[in-house]
Amino acid sequence: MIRLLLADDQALVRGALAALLDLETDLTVVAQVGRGDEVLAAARESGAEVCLLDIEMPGLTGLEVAEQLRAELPGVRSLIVTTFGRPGYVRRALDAGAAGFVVKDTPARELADAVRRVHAGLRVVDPGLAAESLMAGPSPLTVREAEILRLALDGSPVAAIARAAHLSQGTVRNHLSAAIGKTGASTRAEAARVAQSRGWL
Amino acid sequence: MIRLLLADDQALVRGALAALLDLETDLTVVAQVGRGDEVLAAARESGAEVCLLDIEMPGLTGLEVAEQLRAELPGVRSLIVTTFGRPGYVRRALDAGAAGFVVKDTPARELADAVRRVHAGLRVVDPGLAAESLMAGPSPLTVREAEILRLALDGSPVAAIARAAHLSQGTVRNHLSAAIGKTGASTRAEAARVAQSRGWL
DNA sequence: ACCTGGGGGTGACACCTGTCATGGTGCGCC
DNA sequence: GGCGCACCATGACAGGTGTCACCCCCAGGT
Repeated sequence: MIRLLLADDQALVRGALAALLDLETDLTVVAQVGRGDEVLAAARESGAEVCLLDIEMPGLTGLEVAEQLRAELPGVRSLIVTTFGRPGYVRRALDAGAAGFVVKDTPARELADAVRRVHAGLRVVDPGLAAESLMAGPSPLTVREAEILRLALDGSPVAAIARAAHLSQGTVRNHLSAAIGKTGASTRAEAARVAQSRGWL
Repeated sequence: MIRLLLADDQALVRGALAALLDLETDLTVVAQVGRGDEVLAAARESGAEVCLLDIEMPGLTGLEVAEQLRAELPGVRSLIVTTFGRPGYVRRALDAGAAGFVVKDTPARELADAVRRVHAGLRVVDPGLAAESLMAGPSPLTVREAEILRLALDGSPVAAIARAAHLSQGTVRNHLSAAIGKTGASTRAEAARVAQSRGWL
Protein backbone atom coordinates (compact mmCIF):
# COMPACT_ATOMS: atom_id res chain seq x y z
CA MET A 1 0.00 0.00 0.00
CA ILE A 2 1.63 3.24 -1.16
CA ARG A 3 0.96 6.14 1.19
CA LEU A 4 0.23 9.45 -0.61
CA LEU A 5 0.12 13.11 0.35
CA LEU A 6 -1.80 15.59 -1.84
CA ALA A 7 -0.90 19.28 -1.97
CA ASP A 8 -3.07 21.55 -4.13
CA ASP A 9 -4.61 24.89 -3.30
CA GLN A 10 -7.97 24.07 -4.90
CA ALA A 11 -9.95 22.00 -2.42
CA LEU A 12 -12.22 20.57 -5.08
CA VAL A 13 -9.34 19.35 -7.21
CA ARG A 14 -7.59 17.99 -4.13
CA GLY A 15 -10.62 16.06 -3.04
CA ALA A 16 -11.31 14.80 -6.53
CA LEU A 17 -7.74 13.55 -6.96
CA ALA A 18 -8.03 11.81 -3.61
CA ALA A 19 -11.19 10.07 -4.78
CA LEU A 20 -9.51 9.06 -8.01
CA LEU A 21 -6.38 7.66 -6.38
CA ASP A 22 -8.21 5.94 -3.54
CA LEU A 23 -9.99 3.86 -6.16
CA GLU A 24 -6.68 2.09 -6.81
CA THR A 25 -6.30 -0.84 -4.48
CA ASP A 26 -2.60 -0.34 -3.89
CA LEU A 27 -2.77 3.39 -3.17
CA THR A 28 -4.06 5.29 -0.16
CA VAL A 29 -4.20 9.03 0.48
CA VAL A 30 -2.99 9.67 4.03
CA ALA A 31 -2.86 13.48 4.03
CA GLN A 32 -4.18 16.51 2.12
CA VAL A 33 -2.99 20.10 2.44
CA GLY A 34 -3.83 23.34 0.64
CA ARG A 35 -0.65 25.29 1.29
CA GLY A 36 2.99 24.70 0.42
CA ASP A 37 4.23 25.49 3.89
CA GLU A 38 2.11 22.79 5.48
CA VAL A 39 3.47 19.92 3.43
CA LEU A 40 6.59 19.12 5.45
CA ALA A 41 4.81 18.74 8.79
CA ALA A 42 1.96 16.76 7.25
CA ALA A 43 4.39 14.46 5.45
CA ARG A 44 6.28 13.83 8.70
CA GLU A 45 3.17 13.15 10.70
CA SER A 46 1.38 10.99 8.15
CA GLY A 47 4.37 8.94 7.08
CA ALA A 48 3.64 9.60 3.40
CA GLU A 49 5.88 7.89 0.87
CA VAL A 50 4.98 9.94 -2.21
CA CYS A 51 3.92 13.62 -2.27
CA LEU A 52 1.90 14.98 -5.17
CA LEU A 53 2.71 18.69 -5.35
CA ASP A 54 1.05 21.47 -7.29
CA ILE A 55 3.50 24.25 -8.21
CA GLU A 56 1.38 27.30 -7.60
CA MET A 57 0.33 27.29 -3.97
CA PRO A 58 0.20 29.88 -1.21
CA GLY A 59 3.07 29.72 1.29
CA LEU A 60 5.65 27.80 -0.70
CA THR A 61 5.70 26.71 -4.33
CA GLY A 62 5.78 23.00 -5.12
CA LEU A 63 9.35 23.39 -6.35
CA GLU A 64 10.45 24.83 -3.02
CA VAL A 65 8.59 22.11 -1.19
CA ALA A 66 10.36 19.42 -3.23
CA GLU A 67 13.69 20.90 -2.20
CA GLN A 68 12.59 20.99 1.43
CA LEU A 69 11.49 17.38 1.33
CA ARG A 70 14.75 16.20 -0.21
CA ALA A 71 16.66 17.91 2.58
CA GLU A 72 14.44 16.96 5.50
CA LEU A 73 12.82 13.66 4.51
CA PRO A 74 15.04 12.04 1.91
CA GLY A 75 12.98 8.86 1.89
CA VAL A 76 9.90 10.71 0.61
CA ARG A 77 9.55 11.11 -3.17
CA SER A 78 7.99 14.18 -4.83
CA LEU A 79 5.82 14.15 -7.91
CA ILE A 80 5.03 17.56 -9.38
CA VAL A 81 1.47 17.78 -10.73
CA THR A 82 0.86 21.13 -12.36
CA THR A 83 -1.26 23.01 -14.85
CA PHE A 84 1.65 24.53 -16.71
CA GLY A 85 4.13 22.52 -18.72
CA ARG A 86 6.65 25.30 -18.90
CA PRO A 87 10.00 23.97 -20.13
CA GLY A 88 12.03 25.61 -17.38
CA TYR A 89 9.77 24.15 -14.71
CA VAL A 90 10.80 20.61 -15.59
CA ARG A 91 14.47 21.37 -15.22
CA ARG A 92 13.96 23.25 -11.99
CA ALA A 93 11.73 20.50 -10.62
CA LEU A 94 14.37 17.85 -11.26
CA ASP A 95 17.09 20.11 -9.86
CA ALA A 96 14.94 20.55 -6.77
CA GLY A 97 14.89 16.82 -6.27
CA ALA A 98 11.48 15.94 -7.65
CA ALA A 99 11.17 12.39 -8.91
CA GLY A 100 8.49 13.14 -11.46
CA PHE A 101 6.68 15.83 -13.42
CA VAL A 102 3.14 15.43 -14.70
CA VAL A 103 0.88 17.98 -16.40
CA LYS A 104 -2.73 18.29 -15.34
CA ASP A 105 -4.07 17.41 -18.73
CA THR A 106 -2.56 13.97 -18.92
CA PRO A 107 -5.25 11.26 -18.90
CA ALA A 108 -6.47 10.41 -15.42
CA ARG A 109 -5.66 6.72 -15.76
CA GLU A 110 -1.96 7.49 -16.17
CA LEU A 111 -1.63 9.27 -12.87
CA ALA A 112 -1.73 6.15 -10.74
CA ASP A 113 0.95 4.56 -12.91
CA ALA A 114 3.13 7.64 -12.54
CA VAL A 115 2.74 7.38 -8.77
CA ARG A 116 3.74 3.72 -8.79
CA ARG A 117 6.78 4.34 -10.95
CA VAL A 118 7.90 7.21 -8.75
CA HIS A 119 7.44 5.04 -5.68
CA ALA A 120 9.57 2.37 -7.31
CA GLY A 121 12.41 4.86 -7.59
CA LEU A 122 12.02 5.74 -11.26
CA ARG A 123 11.90 9.19 -12.79
CA VAL A 124 8.64 10.10 -14.54
CA VAL A 125 8.60 12.98 -17.00
CA ASP A 126 6.23 13.62 -19.87
CA PRO A 127 8.38 12.75 -22.92
CA GLY A 128 7.32 15.69 -25.06
CA LEU A 129 7.87 18.05 -22.19
CA ALA A 130 11.32 16.63 -21.48
CA ALA A 131 12.35 17.21 -25.09
CA GLU A 132 11.02 20.75 -25.02
CA SER A 133 12.87 21.35 -21.79
CA LEU A 134 16.16 20.29 -23.32
CA MET A 135 15.59 22.44 -26.40
CA ALA A 136 14.85 25.57 -24.41
CA GLY A 137 18.07 25.35 -22.45
CA PRO A 138 18.85 27.16 -19.21
CA SER A 139 17.81 30.72 -18.50
CA PRO A 140 20.08 33.34 -20.08
CA LEU A 141 18.86 35.93 -17.60
CA THR A 142 21.04 37.11 -14.74
CA VAL A 143 19.60 36.98 -11.23
CA ARG A 144 18.81 40.68 -11.19
CA GLU A 145 17.27 40.67 -14.62
CA ALA A 146 14.94 37.86 -13.59
CA GLU A 147 14.08 39.69 -10.38
CA ILE A 148 13.27 42.89 -12.24
CA LEU A 149 11.25 41.02 -14.86
CA ARG A 150 9.20 39.37 -12.12
CA LEU A 151 8.31 42.81 -10.81
CA ALA A 152 7.41 43.89 -14.35
CA LEU A 153 5.05 40.94 -14.85
CA ASP A 154 1.92 42.86 -13.90
CA GLY A 155 2.77 45.86 -16.06
CA SER A 156 3.91 48.17 -13.28
CA PRO A 157 5.58 51.38 -14.46
CA VAL A 158 9.36 51.61 -14.16
CA ALA A 159 9.11 54.00 -11.23
CA ALA A 160 7.20 51.43 -9.15
CA ILE A 161 9.63 48.66 -10.04
CA ALA A 162 12.56 50.87 -9.09
CA ARG A 163 11.02 51.60 -5.71
CA ALA A 164 10.25 47.94 -5.08
CA ALA A 165 13.76 46.85 -6.01
CA HIS A 166 15.51 49.80 -4.31
CA LEU A 167 17.20 50.76 -7.55
CA SER A 168 17.35 53.84 -9.72
CA GLN A 169 14.97 54.03 -12.65
CA GLY A 170 17.88 54.05 -15.05
CA THR A 171 19.23 50.78 -13.73
CA VAL A 172 15.81 49.18 -13.94
CA ARG A 173 15.48 50.29 -17.53
CA ASN A 174 18.89 48.84 -18.33
CA HIS A 175 18.01 45.48 -16.81
CA LEU A 176 14.70 45.46 -18.65
CA SER A 177 16.42 46.41 -21.88
CA ALA A 178 18.84 43.49 -21.42
CA ALA A 179 15.97 41.12 -20.68
CA ILE A 180 14.07 42.34 -23.72
CA GLY A 181 17.11 41.66 -25.85
CA LYS A 182 17.69 38.18 -24.43
CA THR A 183 14.06 37.14 -24.83
CA GLY A 184 13.79 38.49 -28.36
CA ALA A 185 10.86 40.62 -27.27
CA SER A 186 10.21 44.26 -28.03
CA THR A 187 8.41 45.44 -24.90
CA ARG A 188 8.93 44.50 -21.29
CA ALA A 189 5.44 43.04 -21.13
CA GLU A 190 6.26 40.66 -23.93
CA ALA A 191 9.64 39.85 -22.40
CA ALA A 192 7.95 39.05 -19.09
CA ARG A 193 5.45 36.75 -20.81
CA VAL A 194 8.17 34.94 -22.76
CA ALA A 195 10.36 34.46 -19.69
CA GLN A 196 7.35 33.31 -17.69
CA SER A 197 6.31 30.81 -20.32
CA ARG A 198 9.79 29.29 -20.36
CA GLY A 199 9.93 29.04 -16.60
CA TRP A 200 12.78 31.52 -16.29
CA LEU A 201 11.18 33.44 -13.47
CA MET B 1 -30.04 8.73 -10.85
CA ILE B 2 -28.90 12.17 -11.95
CA ARG B 3 -27.05 12.11 -15.28
CA LEU B 4 -24.01 14.43 -15.39
CA LEU B 5 -21.78 15.89 -18.09
CA LEU B 6 -18.30 17.17 -17.19
CA ALA B 7 -16.56 19.86 -19.24
CA ASP B 8 -13.04 20.87 -18.19
CA ASP B 9 -9.94 21.28 -20.30
CA GLN B 10 -7.64 19.53 -17.85
CA ALA B 11 -8.06 15.81 -18.34
CA LEU B 12 -6.73 14.95 -14.91
CA VAL B 13 -9.16 17.25 -13.13
CA ARG B 14 -12.00 16.01 -15.30
CA GLY B 15 -11.24 12.39 -14.52
CA ALA B 16 -10.79 13.11 -10.85
CA LEU B 17 -14.12 14.94 -10.63
CA ALA B 18 -15.75 12.01 -12.39
CA ALA B 19 -14.29 9.63 -9.82
CA LEU B 20 -15.47 11.87 -7.00
CA LEU B 21 -19.02 12.24 -8.29
CA ASP B 22 -19.40 8.61 -9.29
CA LEU B 23 -18.86 7.69 -5.66
CA GLU B 24 -22.28 9.18 -4.92
CA THR B 25 -24.96 6.55 -5.34
CA ASP B 26 -27.49 8.92 -6.90
CA LEU B 27 -25.12 10.48 -9.43
CA THR B 28 -23.60 9.13 -12.63
CA VAL B 29 -21.25 10.77 -15.10
CA VAL B 30 -22.51 10.03 -18.61
CA ALA B 31 -20.16 12.23 -20.65
CA GLN B 32 -16.83 14.06 -20.40
CA VAL B 33 -15.46 16.64 -22.82
CA GLY B 34 -12.37 18.83 -22.89
CA ARG B 35 -13.60 21.62 -25.16
CA GLY B 36 -16.45 24.08 -24.90
CA ASP B 37 -17.61 23.51 -28.46
CA GLU B 38 -18.16 19.80 -27.86
CA VAL B 39 -20.55 20.17 -24.95
CA LEU B 40 -23.79 20.67 -26.86
CA ALA B 41 -23.45 17.56 -29.01
CA ALA B 42 -22.29 15.45 -26.08
CA ALA B 43 -25.16 16.66 -23.93
CA ARG B 44 -27.66 15.81 -26.66
CA GLU B 45 -26.26 12.38 -27.26
CA SER B 46 -25.78 11.37 -23.65
CA GLY B 47 -29.05 12.73 -22.35
CA ALA B 48 -27.29 14.58 -19.52
CA GLU B 49 -29.46 16.41 -17.01
CA VAL B 50 -26.81 18.61 -15.38
CA CYS B 51 -23.67 19.99 -17.04
CA LEU B 52 -20.67 20.99 -14.94
CA LEU B 53 -18.85 23.65 -16.94
CA ASP B 54 -15.41 25.16 -16.44
CA ILE B 55 -15.23 28.74 -17.70
CA GLU B 56 -11.84 28.75 -19.36
CA MET B 57 -11.90 26.13 -22.10
CA PRO B 58 -10.74 26.03 -25.71
CA GLY B 59 -13.48 26.47 -28.30
CA LEU B 60 -16.17 28.12 -26.20
CA THR B 61 -16.13 29.47 -22.66
CA GLY B 62 -18.37 27.88 -20.07
CA LEU B 63 -20.49 31.04 -20.06
CA GLU B 64 -21.10 30.80 -23.78
CA VAL B 65 -21.90 27.12 -23.44
CA ALA B 66 -24.46 27.84 -20.72
CA GLU B 67 -26.18 30.27 -23.08
CA GLN B 68 -26.12 27.70 -25.86
CA LEU B 69 -27.60 25.03 -23.62
CA ARG B 70 -30.42 27.28 -22.46
CA ALA B 71 -31.33 27.98 -26.06
CA GLU B 72 -30.95 24.47 -27.49
CA LEU B 73 -31.66 22.15 -24.56
CA PRO B 74 -33.78 24.06 -22.07
CA GLY B 75 -34.27 20.97 -19.91
CA VAL B 76 -30.55 20.69 -19.16
CA ARG B 77 -29.20 22.68 -16.20
CA SER B 78 -25.74 24.28 -16.13
CA LEU B 79 -23.48 24.49 -13.10
CA ILE B 80 -20.38 26.64 -13.55
CA VAL B 81 -17.34 25.20 -11.77
CA THR B 82 -14.39 27.54 -12.07
CA THR B 83 -11.07 28.53 -10.56
CA PHE B 84 -11.82 32.22 -10.47
CA GLY B 85 -14.49 33.75 -8.27
CA ARG B 86 -14.53 37.01 -10.18
CA PRO B 87 -17.53 39.09 -9.22
CA GLY B 88 -18.60 39.84 -12.77
CA TYR B 89 -18.47 36.16 -13.69
CA VAL B 90 -21.31 35.33 -11.31
CA ARG B 91 -23.57 37.92 -12.83
CA ARG B 92 -22.71 36.91 -16.36
CA ALA B 93 -23.14 33.25 -15.53
CA LEU B 94 -26.63 33.81 -14.17
CA ASP B 95 -27.50 36.06 -17.11
CA ALA B 96 -26.31 33.29 -19.42
CA GLY B 97 -28.79 30.95 -17.84
CA ALA B 98 -26.53 29.00 -15.49
CA ALA B 99 -28.33 27.48 -12.51
CA GLY B 100 -25.32 27.54 -10.22
CA PHE B 101 -21.83 28.89 -9.66
CA VAL B 102 -19.20 27.06 -7.63
CA VAL B 103 -15.54 27.92 -7.10
CA LYS B 104 -12.90 25.22 -7.34
CA ASP B 105 -11.75 25.66 -3.81
CA THR B 106 -15.03 24.84 -2.15
CA PRO B 107 -14.81 21.59 -0.15
CA ALA B 108 -15.21 18.49 -2.29
CA ARG B 109 -18.11 17.14 -0.24
CA GLU B 110 -20.24 20.16 -1.12
CA LEU B 111 -20.07 19.63 -4.85
CA ALA B 112 -22.46 16.68 -4.91
CA ASP B 113 -24.96 18.70 -2.87
CA ALA B 114 -24.67 21.58 -5.28
CA VAL B 115 -25.38 19.23 -8.16
CA ARG B 116 -28.46 17.84 -6.40
CA ARG B 117 -29.82 21.28 -5.64
CA VAL B 118 -29.29 22.43 -9.20
CA HIS B 119 -31.01 19.31 -10.48
CA ALA B 120 -33.92 20.05 -8.18
CA GLY B 121 -34.35 23.42 -9.89
CA LEU B 122 -32.70 25.58 -7.25
CA ARG B 123 -30.07 28.24 -7.80
CA VAL B 124 -26.71 27.56 -6.12
CA VAL B 125 -24.29 30.42 -5.65
CA ASP B 126 -21.49 30.78 -3.12
CA PRO B 127 -22.97 33.32 -0.63
CA GLY B 128 -19.81 35.39 -0.22
CA LEU B 129 -19.34 35.52 -3.93
CA ALA B 130 -22.94 36.57 -4.51
CA ALA B 131 -22.54 39.48 -2.09
CA GLU B 132 -19.29 40.57 -3.73
CA SER B 133 -20.97 40.36 -7.10
CA LEU B 134 -23.74 42.71 -6.01
CA MET B 135 -21.26 45.18 -4.51
CA ALA B 136 -19.14 45.37 -7.64
CA GLY B 137 -22.10 46.29 -9.82
CA PRO B 138 -22.28 45.99 -13.58
CA SER B 139 -19.43 46.90 -15.87
CA PRO B 140 -19.11 50.64 -16.56
CA LEU B 141 -17.13 49.91 -19.70
CA THR B 142 -18.68 50.35 -23.13
CA VAL B 143 -18.48 47.44 -25.55
CA ARG B 144 -15.59 48.93 -27.48
CA GLU B 145 -13.66 49.88 -24.38
CA ALA B 146 -13.91 46.30 -23.14
CA GLU B 147 -12.87 44.98 -26.52
CA ILE B 148 -9.81 47.23 -26.65
CA LEU B 149 -8.89 46.38 -23.05
CA ARG B 150 -9.02 42.69 -23.88
CA LEU B 151 -6.50 43.28 -26.63
CA ALA B 152 -4.35 45.26 -24.20
CA LEU B 153 -4.33 42.43 -21.65
CA ASP B 154 -1.00 41.01 -22.77
CA GLY B 155 0.74 44.36 -22.89
CA SER B 156 0.70 44.79 -26.66
CA PRO B 157 1.73 48.26 -27.87
CA VAL B 158 -1.01 50.60 -29.07
CA ALA B 159 0.02 50.10 -32.69
CA ALA B 160 -0.64 46.35 -32.50
CA ILE B 161 -3.98 46.86 -30.77
CA ALA B 162 -5.00 49.38 -33.42
CA ARG B 163 -4.17 46.93 -36.20
CA ALA B 164 -6.02 44.09 -34.48
CA ALA B 165 -9.12 46.22 -33.93
CA HIS B 166 -8.97 47.97 -37.33
CA LEU B 167 -8.88 51.36 -35.64
CA SER B 168 -6.57 54.34 -35.65
CA GLN B 169 -4.04 54.62 -32.87
CA GLY B 170 -5.66 57.80 -31.65
CA THR B 171 -9.00 56.10 -31.15
CA VAL B 172 -7.40 53.21 -29.34
CA ARG B 173 -5.66 55.61 -27.01
CA ASN B 174 -8.92 57.41 -26.36
CA HIS B 175 -10.70 54.18 -25.47
CA LEU B 176 -7.82 53.09 -23.26
CA SER B 177 -7.78 56.47 -21.58
CA ALA B 178 -11.49 56.15 -20.85
CA ALA B 179 -11.01 52.63 -19.49
CA ILE B 180 -8.13 53.79 -17.30
CA GLY B 181 -10.37 56.50 -15.89
CA LYS B 182 -13.28 54.17 -15.23
CA THR B 183 -11.15 51.54 -13.52
CA GLY B 184 -9.30 54.06 -11.37
CA ALA B 185 -6.02 52.77 -12.77
CA SER B 186 -3.10 54.78 -14.05
CA THR B 187 -1.74 52.57 -16.81
CA ARG B 188 -3.54 50.38 -19.32
CA ALA B 189 -1.87 47.30 -17.85
CA GLU B 190 -3.35 48.06 -14.45
CA ALA B 191 -6.72 48.89 -16.00
CA ALA B 192 -6.71 45.58 -17.82
CA ARG B 193 -5.91 43.68 -14.63
CA VAL B 194 -8.63 45.48 -12.67
CA ALA B 195 -11.25 44.91 -15.34
CA GLN B 196 -10.19 41.29 -15.67
CA SER B 197 -10.38 40.68 -11.93
CA ARG B 198 -13.91 42.07 -11.85
CA GLY B 199 -15.03 39.96 -14.76
CA TRP B 200 -15.65 42.97 -16.98
CA LEU B 201 -13.91 41.44 -19.96
C1' DA C 1 -36.25 69.61 -33.92
C1' DC C 2 -33.34 69.16 -30.05
C1' DC C 3 -30.25 67.00 -26.82
C1' DT C 4 -27.53 63.16 -25.16
C1' DG C 5 -24.26 59.50 -25.54
C1' DG C 6 -21.41 55.98 -27.94
C1' DG C 7 -18.26 55.49 -31.54
C1' DG C 8 -14.40 57.09 -34.64
C1' DG C 9 -11.00 60.47 -35.61
C1' DT C 10 -7.16 64.40 -35.40
C1' DG C 11 -3.67 67.21 -33.31
C1' DA C 12 -0.96 68.84 -29.55
C1' DC C 13 1.48 68.36 -25.24
C1' DA C 14 3.80 66.29 -21.20
C1' DC C 15 5.56 62.29 -19.68
C1' DC C 16 7.17 57.50 -19.80
C1' DT C 17 10.06 53.89 -22.08
C1' DG C 18 13.63 51.55 -24.68
C1' DT C 19 18.23 52.16 -26.34
C1' DC C 20 22.87 53.46 -26.28
C1' DA C 21 27.30 55.37 -24.70
C1' DT C 22 29.91 55.88 -20.83
C1' DG C 23 31.73 55.24 -16.12
C1' DG C 24 32.43 53.16 -11.84
C1' DT C 25 32.58 49.09 -8.45
C1' DG C 26 33.39 44.47 -6.92
C1' DC C 27 34.18 39.53 -7.83
C1' DG C 28 36.24 35.30 -9.65
C1' DC C 29 39.87 33.49 -12.55
C1' DC C 30 44.06 32.62 -15.35
C1' DG D 1 48.12 42.11 -12.06
C1' DG D 2 44.94 41.94 -15.91
C1' DC D 3 40.74 40.18 -17.78
C1' DG D 4 35.88 39.40 -18.11
C1' DC D 5 31.43 39.91 -16.23
C1' DA D 6 27.59 41.18 -13.39
C1' DC D 7 25.88 45.12 -11.29
C1' DC D 8 24.63 50.07 -10.47
C1' DA D 9 24.32 54.49 -12.24
C1' DT D 10 23.88 58.86 -15.29
C1' DG D 11 22.69 61.41 -19.39
C1' DA D 12 20.82 61.93 -23.90
C1' DC D 13 17.69 60.82 -27.58
C1' DA D 14 13.80 58.75 -30.38
C1' DG D 15 9.65 56.91 -30.09
C1' DG D 16 5.63 55.24 -27.44
C1' DT D 17 1.92 56.51 -24.16
C1' DG D 18 -1.77 59.11 -21.48
C1' DT D 19 -4.49 63.22 -21.55
C1' DC D 20 -7.17 66.78 -23.44
C1' DA D 21 -9.67 69.76 -26.64
C1' DC D 22 -12.21 69.52 -30.50
C1' DC D 23 -14.18 67.63 -34.71
C1' DC D 24 -17.65 64.39 -37.23
C1' DC D 25 -21.53 60.83 -37.65
C1' DC D 26 -25.41 58.31 -36.02
C1' DA D 27 -29.07 56.25 -32.98
C1' DG D 28 -32.43 57.08 -29.23
C1' DG D 29 -35.22 59.93 -26.21
C1' DT D 30 -37.81 64.14 -25.21
